[in-house]
Amino acid sequence: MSCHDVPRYGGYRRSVPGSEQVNLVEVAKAAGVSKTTASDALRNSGRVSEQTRKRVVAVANRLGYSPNPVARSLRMASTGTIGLHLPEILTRSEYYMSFVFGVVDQAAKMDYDVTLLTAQHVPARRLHRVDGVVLGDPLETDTVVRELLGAGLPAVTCERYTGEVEPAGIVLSEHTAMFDRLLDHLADSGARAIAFLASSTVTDWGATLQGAYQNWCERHEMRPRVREMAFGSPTAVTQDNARAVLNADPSVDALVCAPDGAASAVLPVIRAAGKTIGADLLLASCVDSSELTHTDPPITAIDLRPREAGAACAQLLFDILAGETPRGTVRAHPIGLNARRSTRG
Amino acid sequence: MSCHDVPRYGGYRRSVPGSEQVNLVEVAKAAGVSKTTASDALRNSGRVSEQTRKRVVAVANRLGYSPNPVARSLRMASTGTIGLHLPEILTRSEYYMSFVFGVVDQAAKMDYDVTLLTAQHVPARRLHRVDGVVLGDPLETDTVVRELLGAGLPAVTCERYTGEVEPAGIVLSEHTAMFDRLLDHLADSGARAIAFLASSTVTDWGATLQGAYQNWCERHEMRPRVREMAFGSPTAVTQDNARAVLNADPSVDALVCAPDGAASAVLPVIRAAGKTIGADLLLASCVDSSELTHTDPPITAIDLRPREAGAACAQLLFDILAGETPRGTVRAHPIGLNARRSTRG
DNA sequence: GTGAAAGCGCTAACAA
DNA sequence: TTGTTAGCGCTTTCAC
Repeated sequence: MSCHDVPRYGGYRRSVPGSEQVNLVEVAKAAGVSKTTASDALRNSGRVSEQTRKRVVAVANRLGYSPNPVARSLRMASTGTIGLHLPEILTRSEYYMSFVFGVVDQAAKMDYDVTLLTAQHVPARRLHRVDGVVLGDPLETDTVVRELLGAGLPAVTCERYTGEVEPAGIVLSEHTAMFDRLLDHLADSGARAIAFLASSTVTDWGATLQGAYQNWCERHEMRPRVREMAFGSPTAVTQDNARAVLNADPSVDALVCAPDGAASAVLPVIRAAGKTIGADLLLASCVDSSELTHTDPPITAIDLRPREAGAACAQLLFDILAGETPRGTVRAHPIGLNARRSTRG
Repeated sequence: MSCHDVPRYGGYRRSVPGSEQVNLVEVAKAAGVSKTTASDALRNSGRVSEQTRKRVVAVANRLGYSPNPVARSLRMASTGTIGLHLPEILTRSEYYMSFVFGVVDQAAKMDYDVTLLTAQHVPARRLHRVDGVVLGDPLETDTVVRELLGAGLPAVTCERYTGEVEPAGIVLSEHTAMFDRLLDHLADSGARAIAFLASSTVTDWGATLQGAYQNWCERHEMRPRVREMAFGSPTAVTQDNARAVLNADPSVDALVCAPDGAASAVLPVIRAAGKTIGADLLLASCVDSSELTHTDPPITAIDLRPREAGAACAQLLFDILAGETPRGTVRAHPIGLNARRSTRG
C-alpha cells in the first residue's frame, strides 16, 4: 500500500470563520419537515407537494444552503469527476491546451468536473476522486499512466497505448491517411526529396508517422531522410537537427516537421541556409497551431482538431461508464490538412 | 436553489463488472482486526504494532484494497481538491497553459488535486468538490467568478478583481513597473512615437497597462497613440487595428502589443507597410511566448512568468486555507523583460 | 404526501 | 496496543 498521512486543510466551505455551512438537517428543521422531505423538495424528486417544496426551497435560500457534494458522492457512489492526464513534457503546447478544453467542455455538458492528474509525487501516490480517466498520448514509460490503468480505473486513451493493460476505450486519429495526403500534396507541388524531422517513437503518434513516412517513401521509390528528435527538445536542438538534415543532403527540397513548434523554430535555419520557403524548400508541420498562420510564409500543417479529439475521448469515457458502449471500443477521430503558402510556391 | 437532478454513472471503481472494490471492513475482517486498526495500520498512524501493521498491509495488498477518497473527504471535511477558473476566451494561449501547470504543480506538492472550472452550464450549476479556488484574471462580468466568490469559497485571484466580493487573497504582478521599463527601453533605442495596441480594460491587467502607458506618455511628453482591442479578437481584427495605427500616424516608430499573440500576428502587416522591424519600427509584446523567439527578428516581450504566477496563487490559497496567512493578503509576483532584436536595431 | 431509519466508507473520540 | 461507537451529510428503502 502506498497510503500515507495526508495533511489537509480546512473543510468544505468551513474556512470562513463564523459562517458554518448549513446542512440539510438544519434546513429541514427550519422548514419543519424531515430530512427526507427537504432532500426531495430540493432535488425536485416529484415526491413532495408543490406547497411544501416551495416552502423548503425558500428556507434553503434564506439560510444559504448548498448541498455537500462530497456527501452526495459518497452516497451515490459516483464522484461526478473524471481525471485527465497528459504527458508531462508536452503540456506547453496549444494542441494540448485545446485538447484539455475539449475534454472539459464535453464533461461540463454531462455535468462532470475534470481533474488534472500530473506526474508529481508518484512514489507516495494519493488517490484521485474520479470515476474514470482520459489519457492523452499515453507513454508506455509513464508511471502515472501505468498506475491509473493498473488500478482498474476506466480509461480512454487518445491514440494507442503500447503497455500491458488495455484501456477501456481508444480514440484514434487518422494519422497515416492524413500524413500520406500531406506527402502526396508535397509531391504534387514538385518535391522530389522530402526529409522528415520525426518525433520520438515513444508516442503512438510519433511511431505511426515514422511508419507512414517509410511506407510512403517505399511506395514512391523515394529515399527516406529521417532525423528523429527526443520529446520536448529545446529550440536549439531542433535547429541543429534541421541544419544537419539540410547539410547532409543538399538535394532536399521539402521538409516535414513532426514535433509541435518545430516548423516555426526551423525557419531561421532555413533562412540562414539561403533557401526560400515555398520555392527552394517546401515546409510543413504535423501539428497545426495559430503561430503557423502568422509566419512568413504561412506554413502548411495537419489539423489534429485537438478540441474535438478531447471531446471525443470524454464522450467515449461517459458512454463506457454508462454501460452504453462496451469496453474495448475504438473510435476514429477525423483530422484535416491546412495547405498554406509554404508548400504552394 | 439551483439544485437539480444529476444523472450519474457507475460508482467509484465499480465499473469493472465482477471486481467490486474491497473496502476497509473487508480488509479488517480478512486480517482479523477491527476497522480502526486496519485504518490506522494502513495510514501509519503509529498506533498499531509493527507486526499487525505489516500483516494488515499484506492483506490489503493481496485483496487489492485502495481507500475510497470520497469517504475520506467526507469524514475529514476536506476535499483535497482546489478549483481553477480562467477567462473563457483566453484559454488557448501558452500563458494560461503555463499558469495552469504552475497551479497543478504546486497543488501536487501539497498533495492536492486541481479541478478545471468552466463557464459551462451556468444556469443549472453543479457544486464543485473543492476546498478553494484560484481565479486567473477574473473578469467582473464573469458569472462563474461571481458565483464562486458569492458562495463564500476561499479564492485567490491572479490580478485584481473589480467586482463586489473581495477574494481571500491576491497575487499581483508588477505590470506597471515592467511596462515602464519596456517603454524606457524603447525610448533608449530611439523611439519617439510609441503606439500601443491595447487590451480591453475588462481585465485588471489590460486596465493597468493602459494606465501605465498614459502615465508614461505624460511624464515623457509623448502623445499617446492607443488602439484598444476586444478580448479574444481574431487575427484579422488584430491586423486591421495594427494597420489603422500605422496609417493614422506615419511617424510611429515603435509599436507595443498587449494581447497575447498580437505581436506575431502583426508581422505581416508591418512587412506589407514596407517597414523594417528593429530599424524603422520597433516592436514589442506585453506577453512573452515561445513563438516570439522564432520570428524574424525575435520580438522583445515582457516575461509574465506564468508558471510561477500559478504556483504563487496556489501557495497563497493553501496558506490561507491553513490559516497561516490572513484573508486579504496581497502578494507581489515579480515579472521580467526579454529584450530581443525587434527593439535593438 | 411524508417520516424514520439504514447506510455509503471512512476517521476520531472514548474505552478497555 | 486494540476494539467499540459515533458520526461526516447525504439518498434511499420501507413503512405509515
